[in-house]
Amino acid sequence: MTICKIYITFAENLNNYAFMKNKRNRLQIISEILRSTVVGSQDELLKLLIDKQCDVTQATLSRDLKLLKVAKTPLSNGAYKYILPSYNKPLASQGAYNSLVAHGAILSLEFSGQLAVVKTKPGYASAIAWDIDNKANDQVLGTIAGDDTILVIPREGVSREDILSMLNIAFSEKN
Amino acid sequence: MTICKIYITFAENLNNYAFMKNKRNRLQIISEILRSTVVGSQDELLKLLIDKQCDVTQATLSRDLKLLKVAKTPLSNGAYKYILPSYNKPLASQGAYNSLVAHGAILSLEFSGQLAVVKTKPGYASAIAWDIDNKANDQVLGTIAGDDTILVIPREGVSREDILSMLNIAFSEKN
DNA sequence: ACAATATTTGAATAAAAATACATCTAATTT
DNA sequence: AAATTAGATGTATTTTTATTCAAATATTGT
Repeated sequence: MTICKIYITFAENLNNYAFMKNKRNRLQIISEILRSTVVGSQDELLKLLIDKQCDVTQATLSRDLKLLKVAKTPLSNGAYKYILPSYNKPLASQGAYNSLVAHGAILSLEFSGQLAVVKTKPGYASAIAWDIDNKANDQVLGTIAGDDTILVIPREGVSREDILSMLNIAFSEKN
Repeated sequence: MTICKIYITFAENLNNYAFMKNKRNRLQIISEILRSTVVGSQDELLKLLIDKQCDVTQATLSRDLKLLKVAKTPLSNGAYKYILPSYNKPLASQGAYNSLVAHGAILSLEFSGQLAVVKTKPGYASAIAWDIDNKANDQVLGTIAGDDTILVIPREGVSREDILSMLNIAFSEKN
């Protein structure tokens, strides 16, 4: 089995929110917002979504957040923040990661039992492994990188789909 | 990054909950419970605390959880769970690896299936892996070390506790 | 010890989030 | 295409969580 890098492309132009009406796109938008903004309540998020022509109710939002496994966590300043499971890291590393993927540095991803093996272009393994480590702490216990191969050890209970979506290779609504 | 290893020191007499009435001890008990139990609501936690002779109200609990920065996150099974922030994960140190752990070289140990993954400070992995290989031949089939991660493959029939006591690292459940 | 100050707490309440239920819409089957 | 089924959503409501306010408790300074 070889998994290729077809998917990644669609993450690009998420700007044109007006055309996005269905659930999947709404979830994408929510992810985007939560990744870039401190949101402390569903009502707050609701307003942000409506600003983006995305009309929903708090009920739907509650369901969406549950689907996305978004956690609500207290901040040091006394406020609260919703946190996405895999995007609670700085955007910087994420950007770096994305560009690596975009350039085809990741060649393939295969699973064996509970383990995943990522093949990269020669020399890229440690760099990408580092990114995976930092970005996917929730899903991944750890990585071991050679020169062009990374062994990814998922945490218990983390599905293959979780790993895939973590890598932005596929966006899955089912989890 | 500093991992906090405070807990175990006064984890001794956590049995005697009756004598613990003040805030600090309550927070400690809450941490303990959340580390070892799936708790989905404050009322649930409230009952667990009352079971332990720790009488509080939901209001106090809400404040405590905010103080501890405990996040509420959805689980795959549709339920919810309170999660302590990662730096609350206990990492204890005694015995052979004391110095390494004390110096923070070993950052964490977690299991996934039959495998164990040890995280170390960058560069330490091979050194520590070599030690494990040599000292734990009975329990361990082999190790694979990256730069800051060691994959430990236990022999068949070797329990997690065996590995833990081998490493003299106190058991720490993934929250 | 006493007063002054700050912290902790519970009761009541407000605010926020989750869900039951009905309805609508999209997909699938026949 | 009509019927059936599954999925998505809104409204209303319940459940859960955060906070206000006042009282109690602890802490500090004199």
